[in-house]
Amino acid sequence: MKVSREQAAENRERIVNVAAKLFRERGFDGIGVADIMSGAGLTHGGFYGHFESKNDLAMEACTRALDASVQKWDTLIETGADPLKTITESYLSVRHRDRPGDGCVISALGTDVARQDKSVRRVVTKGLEDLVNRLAGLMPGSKATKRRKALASFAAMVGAVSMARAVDDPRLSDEILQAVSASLAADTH
Amino acid sequence: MKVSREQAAENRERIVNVAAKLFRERGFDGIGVADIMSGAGLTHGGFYGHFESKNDLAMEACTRALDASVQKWDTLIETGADPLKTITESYLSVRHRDRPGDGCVISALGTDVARQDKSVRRVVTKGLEDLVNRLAGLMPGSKATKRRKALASFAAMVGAVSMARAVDDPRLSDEILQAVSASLAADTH
DNA sequence: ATTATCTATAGATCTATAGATAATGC
DNA sequence: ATTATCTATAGATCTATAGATAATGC
Repeated sequence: MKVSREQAAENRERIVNVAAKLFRERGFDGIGVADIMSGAGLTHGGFYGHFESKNDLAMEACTRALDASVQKWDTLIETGADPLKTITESYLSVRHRDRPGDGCVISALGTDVARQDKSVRRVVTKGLEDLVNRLAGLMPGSKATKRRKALASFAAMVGAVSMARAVDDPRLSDEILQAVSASLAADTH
Repeated sequence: MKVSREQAAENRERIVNVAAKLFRERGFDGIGVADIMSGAGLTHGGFYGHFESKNDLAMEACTRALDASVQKWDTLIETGADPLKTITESYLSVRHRDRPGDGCVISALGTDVARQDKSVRRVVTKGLEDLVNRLAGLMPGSKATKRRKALASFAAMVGAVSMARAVDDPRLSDEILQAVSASLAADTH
């Protein structure tokens, strides 16, 4: 039953990745430890050899997912001709809306995070700051203006994707994404 | 043990009101039928005489909370000199952020709604349309512009309140509300 | 010998139901 | 007689733990 240290470390990585996806898809309370472990190809009893608690895993999973978002934005910033437009269009895309498990934690778990333990809220705050800082670097104006525009744009993006996922009407869902996309383009150019 | 029909109807109302508050405060999965009934001063066994399921109650509770938001906006529209400013400042207030149980369903349960049954998503979509229509009526421009600005502004408001509740840093939380408030004021005047 | 994982289970929840109780409303 | 509410519980699920197992790593 035992595996090598290297294999155990890989297993741990896989648990975090599976959790990061399933939490975003189903919410913190919508998925249990047993199903996460099963998703990683392990039995649930082994979970507590890797993590102290489900909350600990939630922290790690959010950290990993947010780091991935920051890294994605950094890649988009380096490669794109109009990085701000590239980021907002990627964030407000139908693809992002339809794949919450691979997307931004803030728009997938925003209202759930507010009810989580302080430890989870802390790592999410850190990730949010990182993303906003990337956005601010792309905004025009003074330092204060950059910051303000970045916060306002990110709020609109997060609200748009959350709402686009919540509504039952596909036409309205598309319309929300497009309205915010147009609004941000007008505001920052 | 039995009460009058009138009293039973009052009890039902109270269950919906308590649920509307507790769902917004703790999420759909964060509060059980027993605690909702206890909050209404009843035992949990009586619940199924009033509702078919917890999901049914979630529908009614969301409908009631969203109707209250629409009514509040209508009152603000009638009384204020600058209704658009009045609504956005009320929505983006510290008071609204700190009292999710009495506030807007979309910013309290946005990401949770996406994972609920179709019936709940339907009533939330209806409430969202009602609110957006009120906002659109206050926007400048053509009909299409009004609609687009209303959707974009509401997305920013929802994202701002959700994020302001999620973050762990009070200064950042205040800053988010103020940044979106300033952005909306600049955009619509 | 150590330890990563497994099986099995404790103990606490949660939704929903069954049947008893007692006050209403005919 | 009807019915709103209560007590009690079934059945499912969830987090966490205990102890067994078997492969690694000294």
